[in-house]
Order: sequence, then C-alpha cells, then structure tokens
Amino acid sequence: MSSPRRRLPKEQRKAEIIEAALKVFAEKGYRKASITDINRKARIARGTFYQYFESKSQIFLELIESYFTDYAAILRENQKRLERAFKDGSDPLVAWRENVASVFRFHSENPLLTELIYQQAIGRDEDFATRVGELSNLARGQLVRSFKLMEKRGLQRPSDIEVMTSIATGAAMNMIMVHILRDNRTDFDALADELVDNQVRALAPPGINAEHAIQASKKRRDEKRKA
Amino acid sequence: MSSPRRRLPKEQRKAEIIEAALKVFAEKGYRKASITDINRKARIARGTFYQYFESKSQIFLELIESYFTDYAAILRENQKRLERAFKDGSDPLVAWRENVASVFRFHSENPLLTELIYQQAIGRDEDFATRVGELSNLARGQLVRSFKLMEKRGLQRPSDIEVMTSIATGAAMNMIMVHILRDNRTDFDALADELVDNQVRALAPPGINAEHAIQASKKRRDEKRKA
Amino acid sequence: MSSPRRRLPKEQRKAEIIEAALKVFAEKGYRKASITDINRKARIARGTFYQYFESKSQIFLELIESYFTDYAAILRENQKRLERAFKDGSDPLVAWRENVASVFRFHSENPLLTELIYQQAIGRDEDFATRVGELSNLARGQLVRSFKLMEKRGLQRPSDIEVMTSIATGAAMNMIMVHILRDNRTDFDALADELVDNQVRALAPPGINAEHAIQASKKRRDEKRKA
Amino acid sequence: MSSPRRRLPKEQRKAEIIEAALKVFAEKGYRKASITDINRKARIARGTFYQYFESKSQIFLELIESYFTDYAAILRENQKRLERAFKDGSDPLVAWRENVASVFRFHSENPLLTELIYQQAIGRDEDFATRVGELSNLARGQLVRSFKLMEKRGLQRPSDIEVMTSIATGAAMNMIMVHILRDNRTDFDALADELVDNQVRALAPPGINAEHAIQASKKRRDEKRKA
DNA sequence: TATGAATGAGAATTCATTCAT
DNA sequence: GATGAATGAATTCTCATTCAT
Repeated sequence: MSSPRRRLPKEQRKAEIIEAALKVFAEKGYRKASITDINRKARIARGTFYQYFESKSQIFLELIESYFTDYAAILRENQKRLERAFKDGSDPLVAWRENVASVFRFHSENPLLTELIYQQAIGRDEDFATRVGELSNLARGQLVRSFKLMEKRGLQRPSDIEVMTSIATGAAMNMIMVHILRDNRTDFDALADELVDNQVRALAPPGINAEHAIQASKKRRDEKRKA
Repeated sequence: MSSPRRRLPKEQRKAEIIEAALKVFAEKGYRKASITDINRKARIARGTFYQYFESKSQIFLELIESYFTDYAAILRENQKRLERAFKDGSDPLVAWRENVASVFRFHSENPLLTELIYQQAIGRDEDFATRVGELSNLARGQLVRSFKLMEKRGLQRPSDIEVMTSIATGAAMNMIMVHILRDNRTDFDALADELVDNQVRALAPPGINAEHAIQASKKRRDEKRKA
Repeated sequence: MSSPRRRLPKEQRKAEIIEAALKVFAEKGYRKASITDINRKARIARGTFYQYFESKSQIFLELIESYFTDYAAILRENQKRLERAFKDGSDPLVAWRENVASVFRFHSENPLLTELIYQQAIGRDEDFATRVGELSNLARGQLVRSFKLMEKRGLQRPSDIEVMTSIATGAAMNMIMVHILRDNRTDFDALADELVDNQVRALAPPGINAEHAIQASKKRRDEKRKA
Repeated sequence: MSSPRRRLPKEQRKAEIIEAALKVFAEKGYRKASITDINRKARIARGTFYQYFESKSQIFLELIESYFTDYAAILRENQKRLERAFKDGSDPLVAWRENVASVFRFHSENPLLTELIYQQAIGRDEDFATRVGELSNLARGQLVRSFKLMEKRGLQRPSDIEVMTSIATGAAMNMIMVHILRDNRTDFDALADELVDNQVRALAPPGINAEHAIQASKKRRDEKRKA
C-alpha cells in the first residue's frame, strides 16, 4: 500500500526489534507494553514486527529464554571454577568470590533483561510463570549444589540447605535490584565481598576462624588478580 | 432495568468487593484481571463497582496502601519491642527473633496481599511504581534504623548498613516467597531462627561469642514464651 | 468512556443486530462483511455486538441454523401433507403442488437468508461447509424419501432416485434464485405448476396419462383452494 | 537481496502462477486465499506475483474469464451441432445428448475451475458479481436459443422458455456439482441420458411418443459412436 | 526478472467506564 | 443503592501491495 523505508539485513532488523522490545517491556511491563510501543521504538511499521516474531508473547518468551541461557552459562562456569579450586587445592573462597562477582557483573551488563526478569516475569503473569519457574529452579539448583559441595568439604557448617539457599538467593537478588540496578554500582568485587564475608561468617564451621579465612582469601584474590 | 439483588450496608458491600478484588488480582495480576472478574467474584453488577471505587487503579492502590499500613504497624511495634528490650535490659536478640517471626506471621496471614505486592506491584507498572517505591522505602527505613540501633549498642559489627539491609531484606523476602507462600510453612519461630542465627553469626562484633548469644537468646525466648 | 445511546430490551436489540447482519452478509458475503458494517447498519457501537454474539462466525452460523430449522419445519409439514394424501385417498399431486409452492413461498419470504445460504454458505468457506453440508443433506434426504414414496405407490416410474433428486433439487434451487430472488415473482402456484408439470410428465409411469393427471390435479387444487 | 531461483519463460511462469492460484482459490475461496498461499504453491517470491498480475482480483477475474471463454466455446460448438443436425436431417436428439455430455465432460475436465465458479464466484462478492452475471447470462442465452430452436422445429411443446431454461440449467448445474464434482462420476453419456430422457418426456409435444424418440435416439447415438 | 523486507490500512475483539432505569 | 446495556478507545494481528536491491 505504501512504500518501504529502511531496508536492513534480517538479523540486524531482528536485533533492533529485540532491543526495542526489551526497553519497552522493561519500562512499561509486559501487559502494559503494546506492540505499537515496540514498533515506535524500533521505528518500524505495524506489520514489520510480525515478520520477525509471531506474537507479543513469543518475543517476550524469547527474551526470557535468552536471559536464562546466558545466566545458565555463567552459572555453569561458576560451578566449574569452584570444582577446579577443589581439584587444584587452591582456595575455594577465592573462586566463590569470583563467582558472586560474576553474577553481579552479568546482571550489571544486562540491566534491562534483569529488570524484565525480576520485575515482570516473576509476576504470576500469563503463561510465563511456568517457564520462568522451571528456569529459576535451574538457577536455584546450581546454588544448592554448590552449597552441598562446600558443606561436604567441611567448609560450611551443616545447615538446612533449602533455607540457606533462599537466604543467599534473596540476598543476592536484592543486592542486584538495589545496588546494581537502582544505584548503578559497578564495584562488583566490593559488593561480592560484602555478601561473601557475610556468608562465610554465618556459615563457617565451628573449628574454622572465619575472619582469618576472609582475610586470606581476599589477599589471594588480589594477588591472583594482579597476575 | 432488573431488580437489585442484595441490599447491603455500604461498608460491608465495600469489604466484599475488596476481598474479591484481592483474590482476582492475586490470581491474575493487575493488568490481566478485569473489573468483570471482580464483579463476578463479588456477585455484583457491572455498575455497582463504581459506586464504591473510582476506577480499577484506585482499588488496586487502596489494596497496596492497606498492605503497607498494616505492615507499617507491625514494623512500628517491632521497633518498639526492640527499644523496650534495650530499656528493660532484656535480651535484644529475643526481641529481634520475635520481630522476624512477626513479619513472617504477618505475611502468612495475608498471603494474597503478599502475593499482590511481591509479584505484581513490584513490577514497574508505572501507575504504581512511585507509590510502591515510597512505601517500601518506609519499610526499608525501619530496618535501617534497627540495624543502626544494634550497631550503636555494640551488638553488631560496624558495616555498610545499606548493603546489610539489602541482604537482610532480600533474604527475608525470599524466605517469605519460598517457604511461606509456596511451601505454606507456619513454623515462624523456626524460620525466624534460621534467619536470625545467620545474621547473628554474620554480624556479631569481634569480642562476642555468636554461638553463645544464639543459644542464650533461644533459651530466653522459650522461657518467656511459656509464661 | 462515552455515554450509551439507545437502550433497548435485550431481545429486541438482538433481533435488530440479526437483521442487520443478515442484510450485510447477503449484500457483501461473509468474508467481505465486517463487524463494523453490521454495527453501522444496526446503529450500535463496536462493542455492543459482542454483548450479543461471541464472534462473526457465531452469528453467521446462527443465521444458517435458523434457515435450516425453519426450512426443515416446512419440509416436515410437506412430508406429512403427502402422507396424509395417501392415507386420505386424496390426490397426492395436489399435495405435491402445495409442497413445491410452499418451498417457493418460504424462500420468497426469506430472501436475504436464501441469498445467504445459496450464495455464501454453499461456498467452501470456512468451517461452515461441514455444517451446511449436514443440513442440506437433511433437506435432500427429505426429497429422496418423498420420491421413494411416490415410486412405491406407483405414481412414479422406477428411476435412479439420486439423480432424480439432483435434477429436482437443482431445478427448484435455480427457479428460486432466478425467478423468486432475481425477478421477485410471487405467483408461487404458477411457478410450482411449471416444475411439477415438468416432473409429472418426466416421471409418469408407463400406464398413466400424465396430461390427464396434471389437469385433474390442478382442478382439484383450485377447488380445494376455494374452500 | 537474494538470488533469483528459477528463471522461466514469461508465459510458462505465468501459467504456473495461474495453476497455483486456481488450486488455492478452489480450496480456500477467494477471500480466504492469500497471495502468499498462491506464491507458496507457485514457489515464487512475494513480489514476483505482481510482475504477472496487477492484483489479487485481477487474477481471479482472469480465471473466471478463462472458464467462460472455454465454456462459451463448448456451447458454440453445441449450438452448431444442433443446427447441423437440423440441416442434415439427422436426429437432433442425438446432438442434444452429445451436447449435454460435452458439458458434463468439460466440467469434469476442469474440476477446480468449476468449483471456483459454482462455489466462489456465484457468491455475491460484489467485485465479481457483475462480470459473473454477464457471463452466465451468455451461457443461459445459448440454452434459451437452443430451446427456442427445438420448439420452433416442433420438437418441444410450447412452454415458458425462461422457466424451462432455469429448470434445465439448475438440473444440469446440480448434477455437475453432485455427481461430477462430488462423486467423480465419468460416465458422461449415462448422466446425460438421465437428464435428456427427463427433458424429452417433460417437453415432448402432444403428438410425439417420447419413449420411442428416446430409444431411437439412444440407438442412433450408439451406432454413430461405433463409427 | 526475481526477490523479500517493509508498509499500513483494516479486521476482530476486549474492557474500563457511563448512565438511564 | 443496584443494575446491566451501551459505548468506543485501544489492542493484537493479517495481508495486499510496493520497491530497493
């Protein structure tokens, strides 16, 4: 009916739409955001959207999946880093610090996606609840495994792992929301230290001196960082 | 056109509508829930709703306000309980435990409202974000004040209070979501103990034996409870 | 948002919408007709339609069903009239003439519905084909039964009943389309006579004088008509 | 953007598209069929279609025209065959039988086009109604002329030619739809005989023995066929 | 010639809100 | 007070058509 405007390689156009959708969803929330909002932000016509995505829910789901795919990769790396430490005989706390910092960094680098997940997808909205539930259970599962490993190695006092996981997860999530998203802090090591120190003190097994372990692991981390 | 069904005292009718709205919002989320859903649940006609509430957003806001009003009352009481402990010379940790348990109990008794707040209102639904932000800052402020008091009294090691608050708040929020809402646990004291023990260990100042303080305060709490 | 216009009893409004839809569908065809067209014709707002009908396809189906319900009633009566003639010993051809005329009259009185069925619904459009097929088989079945009855009673030569039915149905359908719908003829008896005379001559069994039977039955019909 | 697939002679490509369009329209109906459906079936790109046809309605019209062009040729031949019979002094009924059979054969050989015309184009889709009306009047006109000729030659009783034409046309159309399209019958002579025998009996002038004429013409037809 | 990305008018449908009864 | 018919803005999605490559 009317004439096309800007011709773009398929992948680039798709990326632009995804970026626009991410902004719009993060800003307005899934239900309040309209396809028209996305189109406006991506500077495309009404119909163009549907050349790339089947529906509003499909693009949202795609965003969610992409978050969890990337996050899962981070978590897998973290798990490996911890296991490697045990194998190496190097300080597992150093690995733990790096793990926590990497989680903070990941969310800092994906602020819109993070907002989307933590503020929109978690709501019992729509058909996403199921998928989001599945995916966040994966993440939770990773943490549970790490805790178990630490406990088994005698680095953590015996505890109700499920509750400890809720505490650790909630603490991390809230730090991300408040200090990373809201305050835009980027001193990931410092933030990670706050959380890890807290956990070490809280969970150090009776015989172990938490303060000493904390100081030693920070020192080792800094030395390693210099190399 | 047709005959009115049930004539009710204004306040009772209003309460019924609020109850219905709460259920509907908690189940479907603010955006997905329709006035018709609420009307159906409250067994009233389309127009009746507007005799009691100006709009959909108004009743939602009213629900949010009511949550925060009630929660603020709990938090005020908790603050008093802590201050009273200091005045009395009684164990502040006993008060702290009771405080945490009372927060769990409050959310357990108001599951729908809790779900609403934690899963819907938190989503950056621009219409409510501002007000929800204000109100949750109030709650956060209360906690910051308690932490400061503890620190000042030498019961907590010096720390970044903001970060500690994020950790404590996030941990509590997540425990509420997972163990109270999802798992329906009602052993509030046990849950509170998990969290408090964790915090005590993590935050005990250098000179103080955390384990001893934990055991002593639990014992005192139980004795007090018997009376 | 804006104010209601004309308030009508539910049944009356529904009837108005049905009438409007009938006109619009008959004029434009099912697919080209839009809900907006119907709304405009019924002088109602966009949303009002959906208070009375679930969807465009539902109202169309309802129209089709109503046609076949009414038509089936006519055909049942016709069948009875024929059977009564055999029981009475009265001239079955008189009944037959009345039957054909009644079919013409029915379609003449429902010109829009007729147009809808014969010109829209018959097309392999949508989900209607199945239902229309079922329903028109019912009608065809009635005719087959009548033919069999005539043949059994020796009033018709043995023949391929299926083909005869196709011929009779097609002939009648086309007469309806051309002479009733297009030319608006209302001399149903004359039209019926043309068709029946044709059939009698075509199907008269060897021993019977078709011309005589034709004249006699017309005479009897006219006498009966006077009473 | 991407490379052309198959470079074809203009006429061949056009024929392919027409064939695809025919299938698609016959299957889904004009309105429901999309250009994309046609493109997919013809294995061409979106834009290619418009190199050969101006619009969706144009190709449809072209299909309709092609049906009527071919059909008109058949009817012209038929008219000639009938006139030749009169000139030859050979049995016009033999010609008549052949004519009817040829009509059946034509529709049998063009089932998709037939479906299109009888089920789609007939629907008062305002864009085509006019043209389809004109064209089917042409066909009807041919039949009227034949009937007049038969009547003039004393082979048919005087009758309301318009009504007779409606009857004959309707009967033939319905036989085509039911027995040719639906049942896939290919015994065109047998089918033609059913219809012709019927017409002969119905329209034989008073002095003529219909049964005799029927048998004689069939015999002659079969003899001629052997040659 | 052929392609397919881009367009936007238009379709069906939803739902918060109004107001005559 | 209560009712529910009526409203229309807004939303998602479709598809014929255009045109730069």
